[in-house]
Amino acid sequence: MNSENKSLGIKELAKLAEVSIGTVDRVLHNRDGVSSKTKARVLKIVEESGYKKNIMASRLKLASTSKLRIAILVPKSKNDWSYWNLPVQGVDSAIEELSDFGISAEYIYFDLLDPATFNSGLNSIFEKEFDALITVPFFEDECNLLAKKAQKKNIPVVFLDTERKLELKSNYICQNSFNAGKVAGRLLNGLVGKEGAYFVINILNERGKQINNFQRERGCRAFFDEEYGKDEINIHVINHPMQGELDLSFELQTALQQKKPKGIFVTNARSFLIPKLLVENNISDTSIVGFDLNKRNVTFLKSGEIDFLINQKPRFQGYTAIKGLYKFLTEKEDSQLNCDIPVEIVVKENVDFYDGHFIQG
Amino acid sequence: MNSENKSLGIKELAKLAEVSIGTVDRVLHNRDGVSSKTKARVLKIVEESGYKKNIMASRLKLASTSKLRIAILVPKSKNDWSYWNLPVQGVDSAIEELSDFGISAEYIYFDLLDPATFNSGLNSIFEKEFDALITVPFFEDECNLLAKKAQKKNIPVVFLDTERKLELKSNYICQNSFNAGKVAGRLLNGLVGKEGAYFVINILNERGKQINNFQRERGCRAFFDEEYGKDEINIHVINHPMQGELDLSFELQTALQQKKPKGIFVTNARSFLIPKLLVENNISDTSIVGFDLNKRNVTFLKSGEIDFLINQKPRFQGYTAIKGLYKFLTEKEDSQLNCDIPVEIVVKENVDFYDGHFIQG
DNA sequence: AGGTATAACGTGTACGTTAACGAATATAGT
DNA sequence: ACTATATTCGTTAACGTACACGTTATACCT
Repeated sequence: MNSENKSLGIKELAKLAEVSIGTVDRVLHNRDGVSSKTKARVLKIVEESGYKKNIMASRLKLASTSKLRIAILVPKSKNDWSYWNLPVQGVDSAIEELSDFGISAEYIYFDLLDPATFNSGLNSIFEKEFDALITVPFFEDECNLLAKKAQKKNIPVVFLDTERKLELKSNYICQNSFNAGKVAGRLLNGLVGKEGAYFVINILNERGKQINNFQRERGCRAFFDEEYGKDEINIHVINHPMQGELDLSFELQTALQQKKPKGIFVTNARSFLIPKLLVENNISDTSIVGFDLNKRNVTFLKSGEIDFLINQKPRFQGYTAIKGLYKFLTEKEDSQLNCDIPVEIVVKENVDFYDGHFIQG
Repeated sequence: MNSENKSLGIKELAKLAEVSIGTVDRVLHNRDGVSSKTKARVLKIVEESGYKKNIMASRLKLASTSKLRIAILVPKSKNDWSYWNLPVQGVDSAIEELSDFGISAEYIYFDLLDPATFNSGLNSIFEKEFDALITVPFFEDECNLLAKKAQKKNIPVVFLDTERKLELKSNYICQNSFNAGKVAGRLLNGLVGKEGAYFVINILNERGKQINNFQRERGCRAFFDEEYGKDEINIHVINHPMQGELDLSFELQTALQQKKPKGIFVTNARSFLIPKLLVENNISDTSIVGFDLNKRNVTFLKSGEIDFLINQKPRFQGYTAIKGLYKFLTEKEDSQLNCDIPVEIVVKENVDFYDGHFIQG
């Protein structure tokens, strides 16, 4: 490696290798039409000089002829403040930043309840010959197929939101849910202490997403096991299916009544349902930890009825995915296609900083 | 505003205005040599078309002739793991990312204890005609002078780490210390509850930086005032000057002995000094909140002797400053020169995510 | 009128990379 | 030996912007 920052270009390389820039170009893009001897010679020079292509010049040329097209396959948003708008916002602003560089995004939506819509979305994407794909791994079989097809066609895929083990190694930009659960455990334990009933409430409304719920539950349990010894702390788990808006099972009601929870960990974004429940059941002094900075959660955080929220930084996920794909597509550098989103702890006093600044939010 | 993304360029503008690209160029850079009539006409077209210069092409051309040079004036680091290496690391990686775009950084160091070294650094910077300056506002008078001089020379300045009110409006990329103090208050209160002695320990070792300490103290007090009513909670404040490594004042020792603190907020990075103190004085069940992810702090966080650390994201500050300045210098867009760094809450279970990923750290 | 100064505008080249085009050389087939 | 066809390589024109330089037109002076 030569450490000079003279940033020599293809022209100097050509002079050094005593060939024309055309030949150097062919070697760099390993197109054919160059003899093995000269190819070796050029490659040696390239190595020794530590050549790095000038991205500006490259993209300037390429943007005119072939734009990079990225497909985004995400769940249909029901309304403007739906969670799935957030990664899309992040994608949008990354695209905006990179607009000069000849990159564009196209959205395709599917129905969370219907794998068939996911599949048909996929098909149209593969037909249209996109350069990359961003999506969420909610349907296992479909995603395994997707991964294979993408590998064959050699287009990179980035999964957001959830890390689901697939047959092929894939790229994930999401939070480690197990760790998030451990963090939640610590936060609750700090507020509640050793004594007092702990609840984990899995509100199960969307098939496929449950993977996160259970990982978080496991993480929370792991925290208490590590802190106090295995099964030393009893955690009452409630799996509460939910189709409509607010349909409280008998089980949940009676559990609340009998066990008087001191600490509740809601493993998804619907922790805002709990405060009302507690009031109705005459339970007080209960700490709540939940996920996501949706409107209702933030309202309760600010009123003190929810103690901590954990942010998955959905906008940042979308933003990072685009930036990573851009880097990969232009520089073959895949280091940014995988990323552990930090478990961001949000309280009343710092929540405001997370609403405005999407890059960090 | 035209919302088409055809991204028309100077050439199309020229055609629309029925002039040559040279004239359009002159108008865009408002150089003279163009009549007021045609200038107006061109400007109208520019407005209507929503023209945005192609940054790639622009920088490609400019990088050859004139590189953007940014000066970084920061405190001398005593060793490799000094705090001041962190913003520098962030600067470095932003520079690395932008290296193709013709931007370079040059470091100048000063002695935190000696304003004269800050001044001489400044002078050499102004002599060398840099395009921008990143520094820290530790010396008030000197920074007021700096701001005026920079304004006269029309070079942008970004202050990191600390928001100090100067005579001229300036750019800051730093955490809101008052808010950070409020967050610390909430965290401690969650662990300790209403009863129990609260301590705020200001370990004052570096002149100029004390501004952050006191803002954090004020924030912490504000939290308790808001939560329980004004002065309802008594907070014992200890201002502890410190020159050498570990020099415990009589005051601190006796205060600890007499009041048996349940919650300690250390308003700077030296919270790692406290656990040993507590052991020596036979005090247990005390919660500690401190700042910064330095080695010793993190060690105690992992061992459970420190409960929470607040991250100022120093690397991110440096990174953001360069990116913001680049955007400003190339696009006259100053929105990213001011930035509130979120108050990031770190516990044992999520600390590992903050060490590796500098962009977020 | 002839000359010169200056304002107003157009032209050309470069930045580094890409890729089409064509020229040169080599190989094969008759 | 003479085409025909590959193989290997050099040349050149873009991409959009920046700016030096050249060109024209107008005004002003003697």
